[in-house]
Amino acid sequence: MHKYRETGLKLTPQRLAILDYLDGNKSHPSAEEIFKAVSKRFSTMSFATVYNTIEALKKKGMIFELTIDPYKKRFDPDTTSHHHIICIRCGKVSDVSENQMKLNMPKVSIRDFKIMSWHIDFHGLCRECEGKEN
Amino acid sequence: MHKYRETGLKLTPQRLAILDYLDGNKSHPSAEEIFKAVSKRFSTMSFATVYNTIEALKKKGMIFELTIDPYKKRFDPDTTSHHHIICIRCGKVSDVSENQMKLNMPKVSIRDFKIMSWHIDFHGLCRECEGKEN
DNA sequence: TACTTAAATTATATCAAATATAATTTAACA
DNA sequence: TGTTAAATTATATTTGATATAATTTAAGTA
Repeated sequence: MHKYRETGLKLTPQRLAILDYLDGNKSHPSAEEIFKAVSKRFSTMSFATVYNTIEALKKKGMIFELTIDPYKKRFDPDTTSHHHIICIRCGKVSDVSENQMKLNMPKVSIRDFKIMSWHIDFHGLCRECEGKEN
Repeated sequence: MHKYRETGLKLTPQRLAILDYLDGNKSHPSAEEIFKAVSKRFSTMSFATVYNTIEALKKKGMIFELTIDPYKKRFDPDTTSHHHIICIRCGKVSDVSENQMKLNMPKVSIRDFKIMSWHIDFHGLCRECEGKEN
């Protein structure tokens, strides 16, 4: 949490609550999920505060915005290199670490593009959904 | 285009215009871009028709919905296996074919997930944007 | 060729996610 | 303790996407 101190951002109780919620969080929450969680502590909590804080953290490189979900943005406080798998039935997003994959950094050379990062989306069925009918 | 005939969908002039716009299209257009293009021919064209047709084509597996752009959905009529690179400055999306990459199908085994497909998003700078200042 | 009908189109309304505005409050620092 | 830039808040607005219901039409059938 004290890495937040070094960012130059103001340490408001609301932001600390958001940081606390995000710290170690593996659920890839949307803005609404963050809002709901933090609203429990701050009844006056505003959506704008969530978006402001997300924006500030994004600029500082402390969270990543995920585009894996077509319905809404999701956020990931784990900024180490990893990938994601989303269940095509329930939408749950889980992490895929690079050492779970027998895969080298793809040696890609693409005309006219300077590659800076890459991310794999896996799609499939989680155990719960695979068990279910239909 | 005649593969469309086999889908059982009604061949309306509006749909044919959308199909014609999408055929061979490598620009990964959004619904709005499709709407704008087709509106030139059909002044009464409705957004709902674009979304209806997109939905019908998605169900038939004739286009893919891309989640690479955080602002909106984009659509890709190229349903062969390939990946994408998006310019972090201008947002342009280009194709990355698998034989441009020295990469095997990742041998991934993920606890509790049955993997059905995967897609790589590359992020970087296109030539035009790399040249520019800032 | 005309008739019938399910499907598609359209204008419009609505929804949901995200962002903008402006007044008020507050953390951080002198 | 006072000052101020930054953050919070309620609210309004924007944007992308979807839903509704009346109208039109493609496509099969008589």
